[in-house]
Amino acid sequence: MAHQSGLSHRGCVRLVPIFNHLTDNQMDDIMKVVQSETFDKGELVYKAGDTSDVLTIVNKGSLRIYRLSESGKEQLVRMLKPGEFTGELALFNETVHEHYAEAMVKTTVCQIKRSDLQDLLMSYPSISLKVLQALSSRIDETEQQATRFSTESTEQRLASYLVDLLPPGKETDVVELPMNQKNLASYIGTTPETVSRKLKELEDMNYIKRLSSKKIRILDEIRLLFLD
Amino acid sequence: MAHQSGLSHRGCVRLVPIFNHLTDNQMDDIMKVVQSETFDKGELVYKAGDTSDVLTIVNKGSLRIYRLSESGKEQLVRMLKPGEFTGELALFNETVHEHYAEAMVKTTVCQIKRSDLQDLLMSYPSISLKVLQALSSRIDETEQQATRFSTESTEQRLASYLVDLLPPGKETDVVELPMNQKNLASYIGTTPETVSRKLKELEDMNYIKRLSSKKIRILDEIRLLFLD
DNA sequence: CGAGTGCTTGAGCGTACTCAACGCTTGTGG
DNA sequence: CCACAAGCGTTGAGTACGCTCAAGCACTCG
Repeated sequence: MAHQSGLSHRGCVRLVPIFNHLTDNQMDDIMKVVQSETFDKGELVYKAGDTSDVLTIVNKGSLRIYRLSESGKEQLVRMLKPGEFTGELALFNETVHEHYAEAMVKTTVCQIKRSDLQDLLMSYPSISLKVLQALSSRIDETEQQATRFSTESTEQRLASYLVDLLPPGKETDVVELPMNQKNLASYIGTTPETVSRKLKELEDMNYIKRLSSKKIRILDEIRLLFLD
Repeated sequence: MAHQSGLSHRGCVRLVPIFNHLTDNQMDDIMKVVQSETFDKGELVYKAGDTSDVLTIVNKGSLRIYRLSESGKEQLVRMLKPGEFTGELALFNETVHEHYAEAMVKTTVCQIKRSDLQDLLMSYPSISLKVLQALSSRIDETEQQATRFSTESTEQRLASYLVDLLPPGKETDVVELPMNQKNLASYIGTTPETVSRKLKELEDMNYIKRLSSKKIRILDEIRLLFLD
């Protein structure tokens, strides 16, 4: 089972965008209410129906967040890397959430309880602004995702996903898939078979070049965004 | 064009969930920075690429928020009724947004400028908490929408949508479609033809009964949620 | 009354899913 | 060291869901 520790992971909290602007004194306040915990691969940090009321920040490792639809099929919502957080729905919504969070590898997280976080937000309004920014970015991404589901072909969604993996600076045209094809299929709303077939098609059309199972070179970013 | 007015629409702001807990004195501060504006049917309150940096609250009428995908197809994101707001992406995100907001009928809105709102949030942290709550609910809804797109059939999405229209209290089993079938199709990610056909199928199976073009009686809520 | 809009119904077709088998890699135990 | 199982990715065949295009019908409004 998950191993709990009272250690203060100052470094962990420091690298979270919503806290990185604070002074040392303010950080001290926060570290008082942070709990660190470690989960083994495959363990669930929380699951649908939990009354979990903590904000969970990934320190080391990665979490896989997914939902189940009414009919029981799962969809990967996102993968969390160090510095990213989850649990805001349980924090601000009284309703039962439908999220599952599973450790992909051995993962260490920092957690802050609902009541403690609300105290922090009331004391330091600037944190709220940071959280608001993070949440509105998430809305934007999620809406874009929904729009792609509803208006784009599977092939186009896969192509757009690959382009999104390119870093903004464009120092390279090689992307690395952060998950296997089963999870990728779940994320873009298709099946592993179709992912395999479409990757092959994109390669046949010389839009991409597969370097290894996870590494892909983007050959024609523009045409990937506007497949015909 | 839009008609601008300096009138204080206290009632408008009062009914917004994020402000309804404030004292009269606090409300006075807010009313100082609120601008009222009216748009005729079909006018755009803002469009993709705008540097608009205002929070827009619907006072009277309704707004249709939609996005365009990379390939140019539009998807209805949501309809705004009085008391609901939009523009948070432009407020907290520096990036260009891809939203369009169109008045469905003659519509009056209240607007607050980015800088003014940020001052308010810093002065009254409790408002931030309300906004955080509203945004996290929106994330939940949008994620659910995305999950349905990626895992459910068109028929199931339509059925789930109808059930969602039922009020929580369940005092009635008659729902009223808040939009025409063209917009409904755009919202659930299909075509008007398919909406028409699927509604007919659901009626043939005795899951629903169409009372008029917009009014529908839900006959079997459970089976609508779990179509086979 | 005609024009415009929204909804319905039909026919044909293509995309992507399901089911199934096979190859490849990796890790485990005999 | 090899055998085998397990997981992942690939490929094939068949099918069906939902889209496109097109025409017809109902209702509203000027």
